[in-house]
Amino acid sequence: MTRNTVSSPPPPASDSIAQALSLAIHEHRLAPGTKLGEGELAEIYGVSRTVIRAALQSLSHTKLVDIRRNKGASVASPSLKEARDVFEARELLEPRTARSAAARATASDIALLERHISDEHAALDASDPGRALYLSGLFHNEIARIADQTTIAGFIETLVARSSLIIALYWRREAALCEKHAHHALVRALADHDATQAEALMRSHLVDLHSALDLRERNARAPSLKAALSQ
Amino acid sequence: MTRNTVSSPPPPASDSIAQALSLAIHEHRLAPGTKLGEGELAEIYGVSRTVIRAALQSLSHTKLVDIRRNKGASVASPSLKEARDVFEARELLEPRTARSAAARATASDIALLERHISDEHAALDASDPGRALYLSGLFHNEIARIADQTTIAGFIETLVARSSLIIALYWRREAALCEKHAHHALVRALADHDATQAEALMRSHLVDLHSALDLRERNARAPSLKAALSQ
DNA sequence: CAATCCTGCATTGTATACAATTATGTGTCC
DNA sequence: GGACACATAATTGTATACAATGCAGGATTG
Repeated sequence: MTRNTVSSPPPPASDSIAQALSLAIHEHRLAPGTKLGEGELAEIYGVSRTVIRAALQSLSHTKLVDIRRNKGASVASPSLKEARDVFEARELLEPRTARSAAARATASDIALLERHISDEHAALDASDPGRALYLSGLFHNEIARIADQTTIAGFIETLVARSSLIIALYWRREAALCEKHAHHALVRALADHDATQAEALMRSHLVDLHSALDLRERNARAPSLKAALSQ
Repeated sequence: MTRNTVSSPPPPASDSIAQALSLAIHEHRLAPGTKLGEGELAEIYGVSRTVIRAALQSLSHTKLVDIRRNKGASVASPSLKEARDVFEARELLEPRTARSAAARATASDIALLERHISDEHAALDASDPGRALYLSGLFHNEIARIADQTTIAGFIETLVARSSLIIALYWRREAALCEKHAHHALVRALADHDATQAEALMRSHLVDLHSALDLRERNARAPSLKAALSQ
């Protein structure tokens, strides 16, 4: 039985708080660079700084939060290079994972994926793009889980989370509804156990996503300004 | 300059302690399943449990240490499935990374890799197989670093570390000097910028390593016994 | 004699207190 | 008026104190 995310009787453990913060970052309620003061968070969640520190350290291990000694924690703000790194990693891992998933997907897996898609569309209709993005990430995580490679699935989970930050920073408005049916087509390939097709679709889906970002070098004249402002 | 592992004037930060423990696990001085009591470690390193807890949590994120609520921390003891997962991940990531590294390796990179190899041989001659294993891991990490994909390099680092635990648990004595010249051949391919060859050599090297492990199912009759004893 | 419950000890989880570092705001000097 | 220096406040890092949980040993009872 999975423990519920935030229960009231026992004060929230550090894991719950980390998850809550992670969700807020996923949904773009916490923007990159936002300062995460320990005392402030301790008051919000009604726990001591000890617990907050554990949660923040946990998030820093997944690169969602940036901790600098004596300077505190803030929501991470991936550089251009980091952004490219993350997407290169995704393009290496996820197509292969989709291939494995196609061989193993069961009917209930497919049903769950379709539910994610419809939830995502519902969130979009409700003008909650943050939540839609989060659900879109869940979709990718779910495929990794289906592939039954726990280690790689864990990697993908952190990559998806970091992608959320990257999208917050580098998304181009011009790039429109990119993945309207990309996920649908992927699910169909998985349902058909068409491994090659699933791999190809995942690859092109990620390439689409990648190209919807503006990862060109900029501010060559004042490279330190942006870094200074972002904190 | 890398900060030394345990310095006296400033009390060792949690990172230093995590690194020291990680090294001890790498070198098989700490066996899988070993209990890591907070008080004991606090006394050893002359710091409070606060710092120890941070170090242990850090190690638990890389799966080197297993923390169970109210039960404390122990050196992780990967299951057969985890072991297979880790090596599947390595076989997916590292060949591609070696390919990238071949395109980028500089003369100083090659020199550093060769130094690692000779250090490794020196450790073997000094009958210090634990250190040799650690240096062998450094070799793999170094290649990932050369490829200049920080994210993937980070993944590989954790995979290499976990491999050390897996080797401690599942190494077959029969499997003899597996990689005597595997690393040498790999370095040569990198020096020649022969990407295809580097990728192939890395792949076969990992397959060799994988097949030198005994990852067959066992104890089908009493599956819980081993788990019970390992803690 | 075996199984069970109870008690005491050891260890971990959390909160608080203190120390160290950084950030801020004010006053002075040029 | 601007820049530097110092004092003060706020925040983080570490240690310690207390609470809660788990473990072990022994007594009790059937």
